[in-house]
Amino acid sequence: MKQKIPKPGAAVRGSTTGKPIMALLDLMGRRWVLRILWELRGPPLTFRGLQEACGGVSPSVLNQRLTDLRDSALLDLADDGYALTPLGRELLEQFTPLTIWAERWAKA
Amino acid sequence: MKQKIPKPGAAVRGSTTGKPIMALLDLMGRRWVLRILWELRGPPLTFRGLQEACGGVSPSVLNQRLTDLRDSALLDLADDGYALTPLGRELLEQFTPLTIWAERWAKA
DNA sequence: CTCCTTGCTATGTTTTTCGTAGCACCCAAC
DNA sequence: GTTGGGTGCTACGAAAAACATAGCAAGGAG
Repeated sequence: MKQKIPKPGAAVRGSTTGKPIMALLDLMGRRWVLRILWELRGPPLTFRGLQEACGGVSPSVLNQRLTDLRDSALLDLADDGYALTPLGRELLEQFTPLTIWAERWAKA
Repeated sequence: MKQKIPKPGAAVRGSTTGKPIMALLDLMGRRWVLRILWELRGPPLTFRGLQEACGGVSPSVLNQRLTDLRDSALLDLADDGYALTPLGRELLEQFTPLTIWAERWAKA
């Protein structure tokens, strides 16, 4: 595991400024991160449930991403499965209008 | 180049539904895509200008991503450089609140 | 005990990304 | 006309990330 988890205040891939937005763009530019957040918009999911929701993503990558996201305080593992933290849910809400936008995009 | 460009209505990585949002999540989950959109929030940038703005990303990947984004009608190359299309600008606007969110995230 | 589900790890392979070098084109200066 | 600068972009080998598959360890139910 050579990949570092991007944190606001630290240098990330392609930026040494430490600006939070850069850390965020780095984190979200990793495969499955956006999708995972998206799939957790509803009720909590188990590891395998999440894996299935993401179309059978390999467990190694899934686990890596879950680690990333847990370290970033965006999700947590509770008794009933993985779920977004309040912070994570806030982030997801920023994306909700994307569904509507994507529909418009589909027409173009 | 074995990578397919995700299009709404077609199957993408991890989803066969053809739902636009899935194509969007696939596209944006690729390295540098979010960053490129972000760096083009201001005036148009040349290929090399964009490359520099992204912290020296390698030209091969940059070009691949530019192809992806042009095929997706999110940006275009004009006389004064690469710039977002109206559609791309719309998408970027969905992300603008992210800066504020990222600041809050940095504190947590 | 057996059976099933849980989260997750280990392994080897394939795909993506990377870094460097350099091509082809255009234009202005000399 | 050739040198020097810019442009967009490609080629190639090396490194890193993502992949598929198998399986482990723990817990709960019957």
